[in-house]
Amino acid sequence: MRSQTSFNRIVTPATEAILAGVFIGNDADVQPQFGTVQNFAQDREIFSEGAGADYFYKLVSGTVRTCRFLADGRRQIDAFYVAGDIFGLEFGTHYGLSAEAVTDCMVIMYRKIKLDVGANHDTHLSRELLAFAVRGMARAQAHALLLGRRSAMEKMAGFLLDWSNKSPDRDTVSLAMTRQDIADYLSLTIETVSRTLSQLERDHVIDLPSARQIRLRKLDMLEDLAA
Amino acid sequence: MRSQTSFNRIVTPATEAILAGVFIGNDADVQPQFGTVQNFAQDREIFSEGAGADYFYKLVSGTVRTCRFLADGRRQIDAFYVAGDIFGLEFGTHYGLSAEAVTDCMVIMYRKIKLDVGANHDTHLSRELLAFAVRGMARAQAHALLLGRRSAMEKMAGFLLDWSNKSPDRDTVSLAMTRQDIADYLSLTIETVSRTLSQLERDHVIDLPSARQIRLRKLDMLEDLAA
DNA sequence: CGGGATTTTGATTCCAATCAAGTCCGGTGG
DNA sequence: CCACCGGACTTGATTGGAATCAAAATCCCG
Repeated sequence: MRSQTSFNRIVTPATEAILAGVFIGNDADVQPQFGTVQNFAQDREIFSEGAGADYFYKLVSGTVRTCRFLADGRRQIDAFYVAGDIFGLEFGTHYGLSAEAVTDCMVIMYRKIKLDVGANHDTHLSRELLAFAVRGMARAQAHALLLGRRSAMEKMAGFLLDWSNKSPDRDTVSLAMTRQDIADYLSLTIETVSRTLSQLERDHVIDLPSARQIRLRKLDMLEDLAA
Repeated sequence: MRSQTSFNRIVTPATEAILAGVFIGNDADVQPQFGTVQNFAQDREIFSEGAGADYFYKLVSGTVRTCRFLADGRRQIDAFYVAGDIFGLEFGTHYGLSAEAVTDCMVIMYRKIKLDVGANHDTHLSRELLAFAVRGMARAQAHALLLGRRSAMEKMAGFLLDWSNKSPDRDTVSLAMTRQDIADYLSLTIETVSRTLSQLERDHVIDLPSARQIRLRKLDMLEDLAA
């Protein structure tokens, strides 16, 4: 469990107690040592860019996106999170991005501790935090590389392979998000996303039994396309 | 010192000893407790993608880029580092990117310790590491946002503002890197970088006394352009 | 000075965005 | 059960911004 490489479980039950409980005062309506369960309907905002980052979240079920909105309405999606992932753990005082429910979802909300205090007292905790930050850095770096100097086809192929790796079945990908979400993650338009997927289907690299269900027929060819 | 937000000094002299010395065996030709000073000429490779990540580096003087090369020769620059910055500290066993000297530069090279051992024994060290990872995550995330859904002008304005913030004088930026480096960082071509700068000069937003020396005449206008 | 690399400028092309219809699908109500 | 509605998705035509191709100007550095 401890050694797997996905975001899942980087905060173990033991650590959850430390993160959420040890340095917290009294709070009438929460159980600080376990966090608070909350549900969000599709497209509801979980927290918003610029708000005070007093809590972080662990996703129990569903899918979440973190994003930023530019002045003219353009939206950029920084990351998608799935069950088991931690998100919203800021090291500053305010959220740098908004978080929204891609699907109906359930989260556990934890009050944030003072990091410097915590880090002084518990090395296990600081290792969890370090693991979180390191994985976050790797993820953001990979995203930057996916966005830079890459054609629509290369971005799309990379995106499909990412989800393929997260999927229990390497060659079946179920997308929780809309074409618009994919477009905003890859910095493309919905039309280009759609055209690129259609092209892949014409080339027999994938099947599209339904819009959100994708069968990867030729993983090796996708790898080549991802450059 | 401890509270400043730049990358500088995140590894203090005291920590350098811990990072480099404490868990290291004997090594004839280095002074492990202080690291090894090395010089690299312009465009020399410091380490290469895929190589074993046994060392990390602190930049004493000059500028360094970390980058990746795609199969067809395209280059993507992930980050630039300046004096005081730490780079090449991988949490895996191999480097994920190459590092090259943008200018002649001097670095201190430290043998990497086993992180899990170190983290168990020294909370000060783990805080330094955490700070490094957190800043790295913020940097990579900002880069992804700079690359996504942004015009050439917006990217360029954002780039200039980044360097303006690092500069002692907010409205004078000295670029150590070539147009090609800028292009590979912003995912543009040298021609587009050049044209965009010329456009900014025509609009009296900047002056270009020389190619590498940029005077920012209207910071507020640059902020607007960065969107 | 001179010469090569770097940068700028110009002409053209091309990929993805935009504009504009359709089509499909899932849910709802008759 | 099926017709219909509305949102999501696909496809087509055209435009536009950055890439590419090409050449000139400039800057260094010996």
